[in-house]
Amino acid sequence: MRYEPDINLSALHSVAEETAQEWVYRALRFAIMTGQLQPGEALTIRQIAGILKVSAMPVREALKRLTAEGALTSKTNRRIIVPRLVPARLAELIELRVDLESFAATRALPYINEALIDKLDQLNKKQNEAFENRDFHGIILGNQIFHRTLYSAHPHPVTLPMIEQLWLQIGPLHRLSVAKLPEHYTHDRHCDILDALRHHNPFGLKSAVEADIRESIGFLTESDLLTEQGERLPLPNTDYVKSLKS
Amino acid sequence: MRYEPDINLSALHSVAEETAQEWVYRALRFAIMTGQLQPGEALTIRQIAGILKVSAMPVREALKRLTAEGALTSKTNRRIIVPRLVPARLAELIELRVDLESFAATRALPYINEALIDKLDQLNKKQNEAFENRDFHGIILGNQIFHRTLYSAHPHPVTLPMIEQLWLQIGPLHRLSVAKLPEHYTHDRHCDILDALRHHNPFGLKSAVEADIRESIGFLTESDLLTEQGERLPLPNTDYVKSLKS
DNA sequence: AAGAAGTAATTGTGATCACATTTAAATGAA
DNA sequence: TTCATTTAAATGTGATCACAATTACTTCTT
Repeated sequence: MRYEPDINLSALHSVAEETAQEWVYRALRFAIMTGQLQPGEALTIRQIAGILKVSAMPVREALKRLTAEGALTSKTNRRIIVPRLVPARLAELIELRVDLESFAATRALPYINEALIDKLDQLNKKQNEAFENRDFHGIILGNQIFHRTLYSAHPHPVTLPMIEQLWLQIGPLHRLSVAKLPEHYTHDRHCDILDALRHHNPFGLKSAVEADIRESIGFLTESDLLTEQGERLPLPNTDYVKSLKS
Repeated sequence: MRYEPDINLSALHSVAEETAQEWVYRALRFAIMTGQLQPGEALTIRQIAGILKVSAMPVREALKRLTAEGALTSKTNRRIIVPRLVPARLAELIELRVDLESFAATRALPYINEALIDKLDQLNKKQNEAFENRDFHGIILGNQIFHRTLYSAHPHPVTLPMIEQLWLQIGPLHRLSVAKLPEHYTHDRHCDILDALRHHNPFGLKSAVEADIRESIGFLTESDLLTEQGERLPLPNTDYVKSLKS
């Protein structure tokens, strides 16, 4: 029998006034962001259409969009796969994240006020809870919300989408990084970021952001990237996600 | 009668083994890059399909891709237009270009050798010729090739596409900036870049790149951006383009 | 048992049609 | 002429079919 990958696209109910292709896009994007899709895995239009109970048309558009954003790769055979991150590419993605997110944080600093710091503090507490509960998706999403909230203090209509584009491209690795996270998570860099914000310290902010990024994925060794393309790791529980967007 | 915009999508013959949607994509991308499309102008699927003598399908995919790359904007009415650059957005695009291109240039510096400097020198001479001949497209394209060649000294599979994405988003303004260029073009910053490369001077390189970027578009005033949305400026001659890709 | 050759199924691309929504033109009254 | 209302045209989205290219499976040969 033909190999049938068990893609989990549960999650994310459709929203009113949303086109079908937008819904498919959100579902796939979320799956990639949270590391639910295996690197190297091929995504076919009809398969996804079947899972999501839509026709092929919206899936085509969604895949085209995700490919344009670098979240998926179009091979020369015209087949669309989840990209395999070779070590050099991961290294570049990390350097780019450091550069762009330092840029965004520095530009946001003048707009920081007490209320925002409180909000960030609260988000950080939530993420630490997720960490205690071994809630892998909660950790990933909480981290993203924290950074997005920080950078959004300054209106960033171009920069923020670009940063999220980088997150998206690293997404497939999250299954790995999160599994190894407990061994490396020694210091809460988000607290360092909050301290730097409180003291309006641009240099401290920059180095805290950089440390946070590097420690979250930088420890992935070359062998991780190579073996990761073999057998698939077990997926964390995703049921709670279904109640996200009602 | 209904208003019929005179979009010039001439150029860029189809290449063998290229799908129709790729060809449409290249044609539209080139038109945007070189400022042939008016900001605020609506692009309709059937209209472009008619001009390019293809069915609606490849155009749909190409527009979806360009929208995902930020080159076009999808309004809430689902209509796709060439984005209008409000001053704040242009300012952010410039800052991002400075940040990302400094990043790329700095990373490329260790890979610079004599042959590459010669090549860049040659490209710069070509561009100066284009400047003498008032060849607007030649200036724009020459400038892009110069920068792309420099950054490509270091393999940049992620950074370079991101930089080009920024160029694409600034594209619609080139009609303006090029028209005003002669008044502001005082110093050849590309020579400064070459000097910095020859002396392996990272700081000089960074500041030369920054100056080059700011001087090429930074002088556009707020009033330029506002009036630019009104009547359309005359287009430069585009005939020579047809012989680019045979 | 193992590899080569042939066959069947599946894939992305492109084309065309239907439809609800939006936009432009035409018509009306002041 | 000017503005509101009605009518007609055009638009993006989605669905379905056809087709050439690719992929997976089966069969045959050694």
